[in-house]
Amino acid sequence: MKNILIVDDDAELRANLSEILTGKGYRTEEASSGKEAVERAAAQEFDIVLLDLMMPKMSGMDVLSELRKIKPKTKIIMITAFATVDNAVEAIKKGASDYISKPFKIDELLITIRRALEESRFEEGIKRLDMDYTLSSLSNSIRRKIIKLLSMKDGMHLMEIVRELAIDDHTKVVFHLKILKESGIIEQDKEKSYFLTKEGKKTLDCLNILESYLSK
Amino acid sequence: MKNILIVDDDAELRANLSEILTGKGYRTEEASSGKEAVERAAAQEFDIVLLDLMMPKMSGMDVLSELRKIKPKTKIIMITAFATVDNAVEAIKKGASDYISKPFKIDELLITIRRALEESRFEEGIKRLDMDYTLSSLSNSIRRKIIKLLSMKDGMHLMEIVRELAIDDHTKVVFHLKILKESGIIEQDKEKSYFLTKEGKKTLDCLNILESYLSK
DNA sequence: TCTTTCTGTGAAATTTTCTTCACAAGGAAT
DNA sequence: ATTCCTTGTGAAGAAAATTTCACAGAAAGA
Repeated sequence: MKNILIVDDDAELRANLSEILTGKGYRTEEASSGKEAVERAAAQEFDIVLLDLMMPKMSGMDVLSELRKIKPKTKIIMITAFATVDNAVEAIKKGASDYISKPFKIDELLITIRRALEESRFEEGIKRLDMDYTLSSLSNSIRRKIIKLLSMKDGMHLMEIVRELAIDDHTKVVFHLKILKESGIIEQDKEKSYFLTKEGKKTLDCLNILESYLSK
Repeated sequence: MKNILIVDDDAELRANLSEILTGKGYRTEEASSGKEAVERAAAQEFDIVLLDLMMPKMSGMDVLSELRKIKPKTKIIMITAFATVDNAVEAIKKGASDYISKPFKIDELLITIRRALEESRFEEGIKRLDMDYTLSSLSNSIRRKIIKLLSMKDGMHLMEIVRELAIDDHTKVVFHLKILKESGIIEQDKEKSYFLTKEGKKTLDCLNILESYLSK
């Protein structure tokens, strides 16, 4: 049973949505203001928050920021009567999962909700293990350099990498390549050249995210 | 001197933009198709790519994905004649820096470009050092747990943390707290309670990003 | 063929990280 | 005052990560 918080100042719309979603097997709660939404979300776990952008006092955008801060795992779907590209852009940048505009077909909303839940299902479960592998690979700067190198030039040979890194002892590089291979970040083909696996590319993305994020 | 790649199938628009931007002190290049854009971007570093969404053959959205993959640092501004919220949402989700719609005022574009450059200036320079600290802090799972704990409950005392983590030797926790303190992720107030610094909150965000990212 | 380069292994040495333990000052509670 | 809990410090040891070195087979070039 998934918990959905409906945030809108229009009581009728809340009631409608609530009824429909309850009928579809979701558990719903309502909040009529941004402040109330934040309080409820802080007190209780929601899987999804349906958030109206236009509300008196605390704007939906502020609520979005606040919710993201206190509950980063909760998926937020922005809803608005006056959809503008700018608002949509801002909302997604701030971490909303999706953005739909009134009037919406109920099917459209249901699909959007399912999609968001799918996302969180993934994020939730499966692999907390990967985390350890990935982070311990990333914790070494030589390995980070190797990943970057391979992202720029797929299929490098050992000595190419060694020279590029300007490390004199090639076995040192072999050591790190082995670790990267064991964590599934890189692979080798028959010609012995190294390249990033799918996992490796994800890892690279992570690195980039981290870098850009840390310097903001 | 900043390099801008203008990607649009409309030659006249390209020429116009190019002239204006050159006049403003940017160096520009043009590409008339998605394919050409990707090739050029692969061959040369651009700071900004102005990318038309609607193009024959390879759609702007595909080009966006491709560019993000090969040049994650390049900022991409999507431009489109038929702005829709959906497109904007998709573009930003896929990593575009911004999204503007034709017809746009040239000032608007210039501001958008400056904003994007500002972003990359930040991401570029400043701190590659933080990276090492942060990643080595994150590489240990006890420390990750501490960060998560503190994110849920600011201002915990030593023994609170110790009990929450179910670790019997408190000095072990002290050890990790010290490391976190030294890397500037946490601090203590006069009452000895620990809390996340601003840096620490960023680090937490990183962790969340990584987690959600790794399980996709 | 002979030499050189590339790709690696395995063991030992070193460094770094983490854990454990002995101890102690300060405050609160009895 | 005595006892208990909290918050540490510092040294020592254990474990893990990294580096260095000696060596070797396979492939490539001369």
